[in-house]
Amino acid sequence: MKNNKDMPIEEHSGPLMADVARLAGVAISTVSRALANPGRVNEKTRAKIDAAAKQLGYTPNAMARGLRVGKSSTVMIILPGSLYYGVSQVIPQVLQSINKALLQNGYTLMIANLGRDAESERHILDLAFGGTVRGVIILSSKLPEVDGRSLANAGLPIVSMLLDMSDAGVPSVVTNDREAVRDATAEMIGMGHRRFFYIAGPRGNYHDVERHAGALEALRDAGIPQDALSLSGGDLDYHEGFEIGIQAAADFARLEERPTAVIATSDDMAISFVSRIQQTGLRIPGDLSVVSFDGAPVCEFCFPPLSTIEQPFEEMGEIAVARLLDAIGQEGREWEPCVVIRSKLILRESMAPFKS
Amino acid sequence: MKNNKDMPIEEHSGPLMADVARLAGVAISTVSRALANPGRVNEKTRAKIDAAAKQLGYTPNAMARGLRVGKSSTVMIILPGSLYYGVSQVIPQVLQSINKALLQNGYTLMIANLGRDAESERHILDLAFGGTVRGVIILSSKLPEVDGRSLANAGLPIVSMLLDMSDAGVPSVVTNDREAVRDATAEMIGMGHRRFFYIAGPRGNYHDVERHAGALEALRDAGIPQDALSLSGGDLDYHEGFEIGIQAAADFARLEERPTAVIATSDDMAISFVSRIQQTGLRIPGDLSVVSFDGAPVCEFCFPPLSTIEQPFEEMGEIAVARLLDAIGQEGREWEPCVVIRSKLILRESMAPFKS
DNA sequence: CGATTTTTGGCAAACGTTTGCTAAACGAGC
DNA sequence: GCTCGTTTAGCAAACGTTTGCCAAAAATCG
Repeated sequence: MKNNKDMPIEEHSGPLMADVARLAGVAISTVSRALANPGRVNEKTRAKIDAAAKQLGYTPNAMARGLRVGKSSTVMIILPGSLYYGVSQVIPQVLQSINKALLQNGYTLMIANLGRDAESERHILDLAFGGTVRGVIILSSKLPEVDGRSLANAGLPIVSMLLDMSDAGVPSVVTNDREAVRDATAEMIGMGHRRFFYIAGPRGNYHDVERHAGALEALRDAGIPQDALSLSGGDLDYHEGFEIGIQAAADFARLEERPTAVIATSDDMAISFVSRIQQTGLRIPGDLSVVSFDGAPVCEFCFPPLSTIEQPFEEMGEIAVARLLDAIGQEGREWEPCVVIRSKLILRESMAPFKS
Repeated sequence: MKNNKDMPIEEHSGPLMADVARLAGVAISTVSRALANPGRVNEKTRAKIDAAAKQLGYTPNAMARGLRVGKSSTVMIILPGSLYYGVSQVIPQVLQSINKALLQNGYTLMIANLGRDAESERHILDLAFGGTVRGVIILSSKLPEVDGRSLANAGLPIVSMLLDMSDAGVPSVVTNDREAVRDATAEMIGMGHRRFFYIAGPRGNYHDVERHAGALEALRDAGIPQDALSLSGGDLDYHEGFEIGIQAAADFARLEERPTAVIATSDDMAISFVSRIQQTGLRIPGDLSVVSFDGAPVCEFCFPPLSTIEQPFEEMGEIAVARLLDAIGQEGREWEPCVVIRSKLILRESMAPFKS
């Protein structure tokens, strides 16, 4: 005795729409309409159907639906290689706000991690071209692209977050990295500081380029020569921020003319830098003022409390989602290519007026 | 002139398996077999088919496949309400290791956030019962359950991480919260400390229960009365760790007989506690030793460097995935109900011998 | 009560795969 | 040339929905 021709597996498959129809005593098409289109069916039968569905614990099969309508309702977020930062909760905060906004609109969030390997790129492209996802939020500067297929041609709406990719035609939601650092530097200048030390992220990285430019702009605006800004770092990635700060402290010690103000491109760098610098006997803010980027809450509890530029992760996430859903819904709403949400300098004791 | 009866939408839908078959000059069923079953088709035609697929940029439609075979290849991770912790990178580290392990096995990670609202529960159950996901990793103490449907009955393999839910029949992967705190406390006792201050997480929370019990065990083992352990906290959630630490510092100041050793249930609490305590003039570790839980890297750069119990997030994630995939694959491999991976105490300056 | 509108039922096709089956094509060995 | 074994073609059903269509039923109204 053998199974019927086509026998999938004897899995627990749950009640079907047909079962609901039978129980409610209506046609299967009516059930479908009742569950999807609110209006197309009489209120009374709709209630009957709802009751039947609830009684059976019916849940529509997402794949069957997705296949038929040709759309999924999951959004993919592409995270850069390393999710790990020392102290600032970039990823959790971003995920939290994005997920919340998506949930409210009936979407689900899928995670993809874009490493340097072709395998992870292929995986992402399979998701994009295979109809699994409906839209993409990307936190990486590189669009996945491998043998012919490119995320750009998947026919999916894409929104870039944290990095401005509007030049590449990708709508973006970012913060004002450059201005924020420029203003913070100007603040330092206003406090009398004239020699600066810049602790850099990976060379060529968008954030580092912008923030460095911001610092230089502030000097220029104040008529201070550009070489008043010493540089450290550039070789390590942000997730190695603590190490960058340590190296920066060593670099700093070797300088002849000591700067009096430090601008770090992440809180991690500032924290380890401060720790090492204090061990050499220098005092903050007495000898050296420090400001950094990201706005990690822990900065408040450092010794001394650290000034930092707080990124509006929550708001950026919400706007990125709104923008993506607009694009999915084909709403004609007009967006500027790159939406900028301002960061906010939080002044704490680590920044103080220069005393000669 | 009107569309054909059933006209979905004119979307960019990409090449189909039929297109590949045509280009390769073979039957569609052969293409399907060539792409799935490695062996069932002649090597030469397989190469021809691969070439055709590559040339067209063909990607199989995941939903059609999933519908037909009745299985998806995405795994859902259920995160507790708040993903945000002050300083320890719990979520990113867990996500990173889980995602990596899943990717290597061809699975994709989907995120679900379990809030207190019924809506988020419903959403999760829809994913589980709707065939979208193939397995679940849960970091929350509560299994989603709403009007009749419960995640426990979805017929899906579930693995709990961080919390031991093996009593509820959910296979678990955890660290040894209790022992780790017991050992750290014993270490304090060995250093001569006799009065302790425990900064607690939310009352009744698994981690808090375990860790508190661990501290008490150490006292008992050393013959120290249980009331040598003063308590603070219990009202706020872990994501408000900084606030807990602040309140604890205030509580501490009110004690008559000052403890000399502090055990905090998260690094956040320890950091803000230390910050506030130092403002009152007390010195660490001179007057007070401190140890906390989680192993945030930033602890190394605090003043003084903080002792902390480092959780093996990476390893827990890998094992949780291995275990889940075993369950999915129906592998008969035997697991103990609850796998325990040991945490590691990292001794730093914040812990020092008691000096009267 | 008859005419008109609203709501359902029933049917069937479609979404893009997978898979079992039979028969045909092909190559090799006798 | 014949047989045998391997490989492929071709067909068709199935996965569980959605949706257009038309006719039937029910409700509404004058």
